[in-house]
Amino acid sequence: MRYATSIVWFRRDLRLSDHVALARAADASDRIVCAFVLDPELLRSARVGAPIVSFFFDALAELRGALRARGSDLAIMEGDAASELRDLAKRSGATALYYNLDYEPDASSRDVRVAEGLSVDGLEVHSCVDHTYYGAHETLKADRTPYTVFTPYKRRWLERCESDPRPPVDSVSLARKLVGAGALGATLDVPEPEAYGHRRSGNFQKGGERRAKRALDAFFGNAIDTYAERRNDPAADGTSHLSPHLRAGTIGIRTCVQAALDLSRGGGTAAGASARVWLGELIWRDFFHHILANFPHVAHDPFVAAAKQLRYREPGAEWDAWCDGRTGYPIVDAAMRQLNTYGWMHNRLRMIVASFLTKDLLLDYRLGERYFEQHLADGDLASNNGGWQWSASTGTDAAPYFRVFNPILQSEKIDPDGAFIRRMLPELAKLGGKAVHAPWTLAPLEAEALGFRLGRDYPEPIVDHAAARLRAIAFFAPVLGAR
DNA sequence: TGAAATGTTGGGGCG
DNA sequence: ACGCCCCAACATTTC
Repeated sequence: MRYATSIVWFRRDLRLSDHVALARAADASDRIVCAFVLDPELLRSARVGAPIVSFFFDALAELRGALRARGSDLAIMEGDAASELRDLAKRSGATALYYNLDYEPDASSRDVRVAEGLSVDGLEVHSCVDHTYYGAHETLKADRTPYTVFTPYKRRWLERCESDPRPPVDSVSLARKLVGAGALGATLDVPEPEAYGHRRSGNFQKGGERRAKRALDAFFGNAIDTYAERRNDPAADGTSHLSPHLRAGTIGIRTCVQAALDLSRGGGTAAGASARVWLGELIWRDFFHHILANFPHVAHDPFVAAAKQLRYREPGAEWDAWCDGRTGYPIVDAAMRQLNTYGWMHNRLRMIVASFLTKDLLLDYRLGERYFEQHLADGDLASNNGGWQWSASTGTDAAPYFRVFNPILQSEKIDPDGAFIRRMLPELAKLGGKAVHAPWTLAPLEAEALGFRLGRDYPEPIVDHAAARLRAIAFFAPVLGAR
């Protein structure tokens, strides 16, 4: 099938390189119209926050700039996607629409409405697998049902990668088919986050395709050598910082996977081992998208049906303390301070604060999930929900309910000299030795010498972990125990 | 990608 | 030399 003009509808794929819908549209069409539709309802909803919106608008602005540099433009509209795209199709004479699949339930139902609306007008609609390496319905067990356990899923994924690799697609050179800027009609400016009630901060990671490429190059040029051994050290922070880029689509997953595969074939080197560990994280991402697409109920309910019976405690002062980083457990508070300040949190710390919320405080994991969506630049429904349900022991292949992180031991393990805690919590900077992990253990004489008083300079712990652990096990056992 | 409780082993101090 | 005890170190079980 050939089309004179096709629309490429950008969503969470704000880039020109390694863009499947763009490459396929260009193959089949003489001219390409690039479009984006702002959804004010989503932008004002509790499902996003300032870090994500800022990052996304950075990326949108750069995408527009890149298209303008090629003599074209991005048609930015606002409102209902179905009607806006129908209007654009009429204006531009397009007879086909291309977009990349989005597995979030709200997005899929919107896309169905868009496809129905456009087909009434005679347009052909093509959806492409792009956001994940393999489509969420492509990796199935021998009996054609979806995997629900990560390890066999990963094995199958890696096997498939040998026979059916998906190298990055060439979408940039085909971009010369882009229509001239004049052909698009009216288009909006890229908004500021403030237009939707979000305040931008200089501490947030900035979006855009060039920054994504630089982040990938920096990671593979340096941190990857020690990633396997240092990835759990929040002070060193040897992680890739690509997650917000993968979330907004300022880098393609195939580009990332190929970089990891190329290096992992480097045999027994430290970098090769690191590349394989990092690839495992990308496979976790595919896995959680696969879970969301095949079991969409996880978006609002536990994966494990029995867990619906859990009666979580009501959020109150302890919930507020968790959000603000005032729990009295330094590693938890330092992590939350990092999240609230930078719109990002080290992955290892996410597990610690999630265990604390769901096990020590017995609060609903969905509260934490929502908070992360609002405060993380990479808050992505599939991965975020997967991570929370893993921690809360309600998910597929989740941590067993009796696995309760000890925030002090975790702190001593991942931040042995307290460098991260001291950086994020200056009020504890002067505490020496092990007390930085547990300020209430500081000897009274020493505390006095330092001028440090618990309850004044730093909160007392809001729960006793040993007691909270026993309470958590008793809470979960009747529902999730021996089934 | 947990932590605590309980069990086992073996080296060394000591009478 | 021997048996006993202590306990660190490691392994296994349990939540």
